[in-house]
Amino acid sequence: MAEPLKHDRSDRSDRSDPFDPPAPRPGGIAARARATTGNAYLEGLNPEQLQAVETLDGPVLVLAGAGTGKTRVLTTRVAHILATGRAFPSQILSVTFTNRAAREMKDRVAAMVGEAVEGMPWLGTFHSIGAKILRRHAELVGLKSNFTILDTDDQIRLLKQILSAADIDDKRWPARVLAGMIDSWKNRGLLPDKVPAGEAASFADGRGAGLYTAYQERLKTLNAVDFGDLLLENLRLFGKEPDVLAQYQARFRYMLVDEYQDTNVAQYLWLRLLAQGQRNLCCVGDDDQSIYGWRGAEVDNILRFEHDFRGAKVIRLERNYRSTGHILATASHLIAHNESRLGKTLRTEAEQGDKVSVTGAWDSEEEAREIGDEIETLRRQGHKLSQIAILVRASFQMREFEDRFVTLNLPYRVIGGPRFYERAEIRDALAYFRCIVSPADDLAFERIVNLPKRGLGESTLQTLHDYARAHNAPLMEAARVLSATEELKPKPRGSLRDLTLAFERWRGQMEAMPHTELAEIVLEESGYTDMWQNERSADAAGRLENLKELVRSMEAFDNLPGFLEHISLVMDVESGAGQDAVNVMTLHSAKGLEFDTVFLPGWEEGLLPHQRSLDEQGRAGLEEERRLAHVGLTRARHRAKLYFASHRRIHGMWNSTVASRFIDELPEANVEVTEAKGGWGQPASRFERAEPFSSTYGTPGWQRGRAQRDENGAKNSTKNGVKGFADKHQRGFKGGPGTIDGKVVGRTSAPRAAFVLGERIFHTKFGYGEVTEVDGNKLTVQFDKAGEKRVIDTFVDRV
DNA sequence: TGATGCTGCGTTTTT
DNA sequence: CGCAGCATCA
Repeated sequence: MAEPLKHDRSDRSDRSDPFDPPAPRPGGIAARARATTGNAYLEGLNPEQLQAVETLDGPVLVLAGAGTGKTRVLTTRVAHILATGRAFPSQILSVTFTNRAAREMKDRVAAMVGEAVEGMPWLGTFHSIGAKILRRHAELVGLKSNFTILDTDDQIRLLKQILSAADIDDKRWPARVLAGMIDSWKNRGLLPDKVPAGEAASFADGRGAGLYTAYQERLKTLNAVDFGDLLLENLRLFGKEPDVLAQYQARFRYMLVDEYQDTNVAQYLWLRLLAQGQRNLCCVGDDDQSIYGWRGAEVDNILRFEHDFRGAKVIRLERNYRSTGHILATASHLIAHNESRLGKTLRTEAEQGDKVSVTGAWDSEEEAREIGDEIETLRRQGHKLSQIAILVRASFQMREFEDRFVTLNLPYRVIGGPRFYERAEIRDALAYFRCIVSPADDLAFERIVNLPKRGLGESTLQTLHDYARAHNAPLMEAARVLSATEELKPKPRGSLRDLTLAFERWRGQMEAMPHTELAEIVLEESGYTDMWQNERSADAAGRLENLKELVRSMEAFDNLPGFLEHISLVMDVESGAGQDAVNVMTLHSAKGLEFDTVFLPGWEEGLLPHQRSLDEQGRAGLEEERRLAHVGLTRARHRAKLYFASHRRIHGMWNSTVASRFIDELPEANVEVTEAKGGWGQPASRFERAEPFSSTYGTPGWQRGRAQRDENGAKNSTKNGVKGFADKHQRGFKGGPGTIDGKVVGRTSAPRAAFVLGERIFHTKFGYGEVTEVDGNKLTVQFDKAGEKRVIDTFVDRV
């Protein structure tokens, strides 16, 4: 994944924005810090930060708002512990969620205390540390220390096998759904026997828990774990082996946790067990940035910290060093609408800067055009594109921007797309390597046994499975034995023999040659690279390139097993030459990043807040969406620009949309409502600059929109779903050529007479045309100018 | 065994 | 609308 971005308040000296003065550094305090301790690394910390660094004994919760220097606190705290000799590097447990965060922390600690971090073996992600502990004690939980870590793909394939073995219709009860349930159980620290009866019953007529059990058993036979197990098995280990637990409790004199608001129950339990030893647990987080509730994060963990860890000290970091005044005030005012929060008041000493802008566009295309234009202007003024980001709620929004940027010839990069390791060719190659390192890795074997095609089909594989089951042997072994018998037809038999011999040969070469060389040989001799070379599809070349990249990335490791361990936990490869390009990503992937200019399109009801969140999570969902909006705003250093469109194409059809309620929740004093320059002429009267809010929100269109929104919101009605999106009362909003500004075309709720074929109509976006097909409320229209389009009948008028 | 057609679905994503 | 995943057919 490309990762040219800076986080938090990392080095600011290379900031590119020529118009911005350097951000203020907290001054004065440094002197005090020096006087107190004489430690250079404490210089420049503000009093709260200093307190967070120096409060070493007992549980500490650092509530660190966006841009308040939390990473700095965390790294300085480590440096402080080391510098004051309170612990050796190997006695500090420091956990993060992502590899990116772990890497950053490692780098920054290293920069502060020199190379001592080489010796910080317990700095890493929850999963990598869980894996490390588990490998040391694997036998105690029924594994061997070289267990394989399955990813989601393997997990699903395994569950499919289990479902079919249990004779359950994969159609009615999809494996991915079961995988999701098992994940959520594991997230909550639930072993199969602890799963609440109701939940277990909700899958396959009550067989959910049984399937979970079967899955766990199968994992043990395969000597494999999934991601959830890395923690769950730790919990099981600590539960049944108090000695082992005590050993780690004694070891970890200091524990640090980043992004505590994202921890799930299993992680919480894990931390709590380990912290019971020394009780020196420091959790850093921000409840206002909790945006992963849907994947098991428990905001409660942070909300209840003081209760769970008695005597905990809570320190608030509220001085923001990132954003200008208007941006910070806007974000704070918005998030203040949430009820479930600990409450912080962010402040800054930075200048007010530009107001946050809110721009209404006619439709999502105009929105993209407008943003494209503004970016070009910024570029002309000398701003770096890499300091500009477009943050969207859902990835389908990205497409319009990509289209636009391609026509403008504006370099952009999409962050967080399909990831390197998820590509089929990478997973195939890894499966080959896994088969070499772990001959018993059945999942890997199955993946590549007939790839490239070797004439080994369903029936051959079935024979292998039968033998394997009967002799309790891995598939590889079954293949070796059976290829020496008359059991199989000559052709598959020959292929299998060749394959097993090849694997034995490669395994033999493992010691003799560098693993990168072996990797190349394997991909070559197996016919795998040939397979892609012979394929003349458009992306074959890219896949071959990816394979080379994979081999190249192996150079950083000592051997094949080491590489595989890394890849199963990290699975991302540094790439992206870091050229100057606009960053396009989702709000979720923007967490932890910052940019000079942030564009936030799509602030519409149903999209942000997302309808689905509202339907499924009610008020909690709304609050999480609001936090998402807050995260978006707080990514901006100097310019935050919000947009909403009145029409958006969703699933190929144009829907009328209403501005997000979050726009109503912004403080007038810090926001400026502007008008899109595009040609569709939002009537100026509605977007008066002088009195933006009164005039904007006073129009009939707005009021109806709001009325309808309230109606929908009050009930959290599921039935409305995306239909709430298609606002039939928005007709006064249209502003295409030939309409009268601001004129409201009244409409009753009575169904209108159906359109008939051949009828002439007018559409606010596409102009005049003729109906060629009617399908309920959907019309196919041959437009005079725009060609054939499918539209909704409420957007067209008879002429 | 491979290609083609149909159905269903459509938010966010790490490890 | 566009795609992914599956089923069916040649």
